[in-house]
Amino acid sequence: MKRIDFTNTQVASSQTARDINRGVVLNLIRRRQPISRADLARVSGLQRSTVSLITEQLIRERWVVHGPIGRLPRGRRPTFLRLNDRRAILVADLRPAQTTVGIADVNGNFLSQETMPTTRDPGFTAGALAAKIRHLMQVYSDRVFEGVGISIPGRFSDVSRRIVFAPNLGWPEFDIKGTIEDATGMRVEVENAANACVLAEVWFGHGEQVRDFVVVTVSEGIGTGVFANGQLIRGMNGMAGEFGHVSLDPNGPSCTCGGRGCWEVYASNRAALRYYHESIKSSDGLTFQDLLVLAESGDLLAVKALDRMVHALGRGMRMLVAGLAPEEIVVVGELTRQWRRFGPAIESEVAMVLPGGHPPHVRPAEGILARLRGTVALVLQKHFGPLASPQEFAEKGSRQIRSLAG
Amino acid sequence: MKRIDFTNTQVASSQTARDINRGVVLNLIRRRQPISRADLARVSGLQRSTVSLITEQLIRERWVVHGPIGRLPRGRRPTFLRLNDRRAILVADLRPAQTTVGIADVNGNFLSQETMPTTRDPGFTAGALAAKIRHLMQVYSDRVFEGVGISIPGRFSDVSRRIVFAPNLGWPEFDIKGTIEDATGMRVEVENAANACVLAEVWFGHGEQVRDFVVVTVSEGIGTGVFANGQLIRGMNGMAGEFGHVSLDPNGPSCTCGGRGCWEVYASNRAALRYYHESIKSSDGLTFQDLLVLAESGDLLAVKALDRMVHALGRGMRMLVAGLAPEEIVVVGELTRQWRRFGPAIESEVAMVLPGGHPPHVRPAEGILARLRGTVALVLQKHFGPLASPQEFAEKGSRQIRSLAG
DNA sequence: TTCATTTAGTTCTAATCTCGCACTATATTG
DNA sequence: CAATATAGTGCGAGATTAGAACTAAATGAA
Repeated sequence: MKRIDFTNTQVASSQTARDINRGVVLNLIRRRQPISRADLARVSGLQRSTVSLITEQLIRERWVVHGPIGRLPRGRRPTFLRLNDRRAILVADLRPAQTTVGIADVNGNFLSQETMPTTRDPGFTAGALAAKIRHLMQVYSDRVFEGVGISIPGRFSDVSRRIVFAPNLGWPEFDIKGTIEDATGMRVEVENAANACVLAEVWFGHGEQVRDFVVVTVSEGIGTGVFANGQLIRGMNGMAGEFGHVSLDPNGPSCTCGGRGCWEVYASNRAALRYYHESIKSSDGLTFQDLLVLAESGDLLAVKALDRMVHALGRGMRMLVAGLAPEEIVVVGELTRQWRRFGPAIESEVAMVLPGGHPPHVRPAEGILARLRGTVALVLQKHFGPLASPQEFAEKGSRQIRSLAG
Repeated sequence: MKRIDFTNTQVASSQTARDINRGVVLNLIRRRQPISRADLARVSGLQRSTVSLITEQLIRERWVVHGPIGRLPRGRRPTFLRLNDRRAILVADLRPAQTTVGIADVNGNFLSQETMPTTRDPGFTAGALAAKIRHLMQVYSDRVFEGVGISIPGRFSDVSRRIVFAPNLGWPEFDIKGTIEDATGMRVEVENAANACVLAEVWFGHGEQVRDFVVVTVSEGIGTGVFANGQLIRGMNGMAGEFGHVSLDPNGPSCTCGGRGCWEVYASNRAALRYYHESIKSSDGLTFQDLLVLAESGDLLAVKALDRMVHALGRGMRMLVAGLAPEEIVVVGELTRQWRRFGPAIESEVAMVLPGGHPPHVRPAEGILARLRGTVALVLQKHFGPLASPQEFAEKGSRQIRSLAG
């Protein structure tokens, strides 16, 4: 009979267990380094012998190296393991005004970091970026490069290989991935800035694993990165997360996206400046930075403008809370520098939740660091496997049923 | 040293591969039954020998039975396999006005289905429901019962074991799970109605697997069920999906949830009735059903009221499209009965998407069927494992790296 | 009728992987 | 120096899949 269509559901082979456990052990080493094999066995629940085999493989693969020898009150001393920090990742954070380029090790520590202006010409900017990357590769030629990660204030379509939506960048559709790949010979990964922040939180964040949180980036516009069920939500074409362009008022001011009254029209840095300029009835070349300083120094109109912005920020966050029920909202942006002023205001806005729901914890994060580290994670994630292990299903299967069937 | 904290990341044992492949094969049989072992091997990519072992296990477990013998132009005839439809699931759909109780086989086919009134008294209603279920268990005593699944117009907290948010039901917090479990001796699963519809689509929907879609239920209120990255998004405490209670206008009419200007205040059946009553300046005891009939028969004010409702529906859906980028929006509710009127109107509202984005496909689904089938899936899912297999990580791991490490 | 051909399904062996126990290595303490 | 404790390795058993060989059962041509 005809060849049946090859759905070829992803099945498990005899090596699947190793692939899963390798990822578990590698991520445990990343998280808890330096750590001994014995501790890895205790923490993971795997046998010591199994851990030995897996770590041997990881050392062969050059992801892990031997660290110092430990010291215990009794018994043989443990050999600590840690990640091989000779492997480096080239990273860039593309923003409307300036681009940050850097090089980091697998732990998200930066060896070097510098900035360059972002111009209106995509080709020129990409060329300059590629030159900086090539230079870094020469300076750090003793390292092994894993790839290039770039965060952008917009969306990159893997299908058309183009930046397809970046209203605050003002670029026409452009293939940044191919351009940099051709110029550097490295594999390039491109991701939205808010999504990069999500990855950074998951990979390098402290504390226990949160399965549901949202990152809200506040700058020229508003971006959101959604982490739900222990996964980064990407949506069709990777377009998920544009809550900043949800219209709060169909008759509101027009937005860079072409719509009207979008959330970011009311709650971005740009919005606060607009509020301020409206109140002083002029529009000098103030920056958001200036506005923060004015508010700090007691300018009541500046305070009022920022209050309006925060109020709008909270209103939009209530949308996220109702729809996604996150445990946590992470705020990124210049406004986090005055978190003492904004934090409680946002918290109180978000506290108004549905009966039965719990308000999320709201906390700030440092933007550039998060975005750059996120791109490190972006490049590494295919080698490290999933972090929030999606194998909750194992164990659930046959066992109970077998007893049921007798 | 101190016992290290037992994070005990989920690791893979030697049986994990079997657990995964068992789920794959079982779901392939469910989807494509009747199907031969040989075809299962072709479709899954597993070896015929492996398929034989797994199907043998599934037959032992009584999930699968032999079906008829096939017929081919040449060669030995295949033995078809199919699910054992002697296993039955008891299901209920709790709605503000009435409750539907039924019994279904593992294929989501209903053996029996009846309705009863829903009263304001949770205890009384639950008692009546339990009585109906016990009766069904007697009538179908030749079946094996897998459990009870209940869909509710609200949220059930697994922590407090209570219905914690069901504004359109008007019940105080109530433990429906424990009540029915005690009365029937069966395991009970409770899930939000919109989420149940999501499960029904994923389990029993036709067509290829969509990884991102949203179900919007439109009746007394508006509920949303979010399926993203191939998973049902549940959020903290299972509260995700209350986009119906996102405020579109902070000064709008008050909502049953305690807020103001929620999406459902503008786009639910109730909203359309309010629009109509406002336009005729009276409030007789019209139902939404009546309004549909009036519009059908050419009542311009009824048409106008429904248009306003659909417009608001579209506005809220644009929020979902911007934030989640679904491939598809599935609409459930009485309005689907006049889909020829509403469908194109909704489509055109939703068509206004961000540059770079694609408007989702919008289609109707039958509500009661979807909710009841969703609870069937709810009860079965722990035995059948994940449907959209989250093992994309396998293969990605060691192989390339090994070559890289030399 | 007989036999080549084809397809379905089973059996058997090799390879992979985890588990659990035994064993080795190495430290402290009395 | 012996007892004890802890880290790490070695090895056989059991589970599982892959792949080849084999059996079963059908068709159709010689």
